[in-house]
Amino acid sequence: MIRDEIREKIHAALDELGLVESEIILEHPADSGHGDYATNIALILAKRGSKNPRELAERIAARLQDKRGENIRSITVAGPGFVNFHLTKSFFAKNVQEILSDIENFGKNSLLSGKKIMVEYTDPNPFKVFHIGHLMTNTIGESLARLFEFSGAEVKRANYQGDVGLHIAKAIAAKLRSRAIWITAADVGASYAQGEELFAKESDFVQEVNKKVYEKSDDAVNDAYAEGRAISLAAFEEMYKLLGTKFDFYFFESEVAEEGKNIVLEYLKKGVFEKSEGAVIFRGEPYGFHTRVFLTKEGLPPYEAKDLALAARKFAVYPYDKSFVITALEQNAYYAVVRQAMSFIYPELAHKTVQIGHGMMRVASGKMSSRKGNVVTGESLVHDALALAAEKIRDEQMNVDEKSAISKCVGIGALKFSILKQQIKSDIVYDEERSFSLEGDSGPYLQYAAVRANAVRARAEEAGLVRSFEKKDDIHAVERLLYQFPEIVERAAVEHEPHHIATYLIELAGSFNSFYAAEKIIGGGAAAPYRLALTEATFAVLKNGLHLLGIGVPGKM
RNA sequence: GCGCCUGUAGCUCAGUGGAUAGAGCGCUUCCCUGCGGAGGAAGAGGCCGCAGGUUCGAUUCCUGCCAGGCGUACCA
Repeated sequence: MIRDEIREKIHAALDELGLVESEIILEHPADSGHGDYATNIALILAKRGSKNPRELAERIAARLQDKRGENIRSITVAGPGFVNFHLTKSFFAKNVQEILSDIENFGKNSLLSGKKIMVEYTDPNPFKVFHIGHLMTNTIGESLARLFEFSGAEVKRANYQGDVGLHIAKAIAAKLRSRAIWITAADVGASYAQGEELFAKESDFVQEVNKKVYEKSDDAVNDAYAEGRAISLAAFEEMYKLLGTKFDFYFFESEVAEEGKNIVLEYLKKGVFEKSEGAVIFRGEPYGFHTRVFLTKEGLPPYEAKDLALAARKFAVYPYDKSFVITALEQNAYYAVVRQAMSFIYPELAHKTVQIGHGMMRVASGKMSSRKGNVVTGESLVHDALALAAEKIRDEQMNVDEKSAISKCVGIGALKFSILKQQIKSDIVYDEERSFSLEGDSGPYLQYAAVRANAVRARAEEAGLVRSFEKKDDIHAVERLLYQFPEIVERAAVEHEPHHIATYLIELAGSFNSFYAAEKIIGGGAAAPYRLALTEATFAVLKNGLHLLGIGVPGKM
């Protein structure tokens, strides 16, 4: 990377000047007049040695002059003492060539090479609807998984689904009471909503069913269980397919419940847990957390106990170096306690486990309640997004299948982008009126720019225009962005923040659109062959970037 | 009460201790005889929640306060 090259040169210059080592920060100035890279190293060192920063910057810049090499055009001092680096035309042309020589790998890094990573995400619960929170977790988890892959890791995707627990007892209890017939996932979800009410009035009955589910002791309960589970899981599978996620491992609470209970009982004897008010608890207060129940007074294992067994089971099937668990922020405190307890049972696994919390998706029109009918389900949201995308297609000649495929790609793209364009920890306000944007900062905006670039490439081929890396024009903003892609990917992967990719792609697509509007590519005379190369490189980076967001590029739209 | 998170343009959000704080939506103007207008060019719109502190320099770091969200014992 050019960034590392510049950093090394600065290192060498500092050495020669006998200046103490300090972390060298290189940034891209907002104003390209200030160069392609700038460092504030003189300001920092001047502070430490109480020297004049501007003077120090001049000395460092002077030392750098003979180290410029072929990629750096000029090194100047500006402002309070910044050292600015301007890159050469040939650097940008070489970069375009590099992108096109290995399109699929452009943007990858080796930060995590050789590492085995498991990412658990989505985690919907059978018997409950797939709600917008699951959509959010899925979108974020998938993007993180891809970022880790781009960083060289071997990534396995895991989905942990709650097929036991009180929520199921609620749904089954309600079905038994109302003799509801279950055909679709919505039917099962409706029973769950009724079960919530039932639980408020007759919690004993629901608890009894809960015990039966756990013990598998009642035929009617067993039948309803099998039925509901199958319907829910099949519906979830449809959703994963639509969203473009393929899980390598499915874990179920039913598989880890017994084991979780045993672990807690074993470590109760060893003093990790203690008895309190009939339950088995872990006291988190000494570690700055709170106390949580690991076995209920009925002796049933709640989520806490199951998560302990889950960590071990995950490691048994895939000996990971890092295990990520993607959940909503509201589970941060919960997970902190589980991880603390885990550190006494499986210290090395606790060390390898990282929980990442994300914000919630809220509906602008009021608070959602799983009991009321005003829940926006994942399915309805996806459906709306697809319909919106379909409306926009104006091509009359397009057949139904093509139209459907495109609206899926674009609709899902709009949905995912609206989730990934901001920091994962902040909440998203979903406005049903305005729905998802298909214009401006949006997934379709990126897809459109990519489709357009690709259309130019196809046109050029017809016209017999052959690309070349001989640059005639001045340096364009597009080029100033293209070479930065690997740096952005690295940052997004390290910080676990896909929105860096999203922000970058918006900028890239914007500058390409400006370029496209201002310059003729085909028919651009002597400049045409390089402009074509630049267009192809832009398409490649947009495509790779969108891939990292879990968004596809349609053939046309 | 305590803990975690958040407060930037009318709205939704970017912003790595630095140079004139940026986008999109909405609003006001332009640009389809040119490779795809889901586009482009421009304009208006800011006590960066408030008050201190650290620093040559703070939207960014620290402290306090205000406002909102989430969590805080048998749900997940």
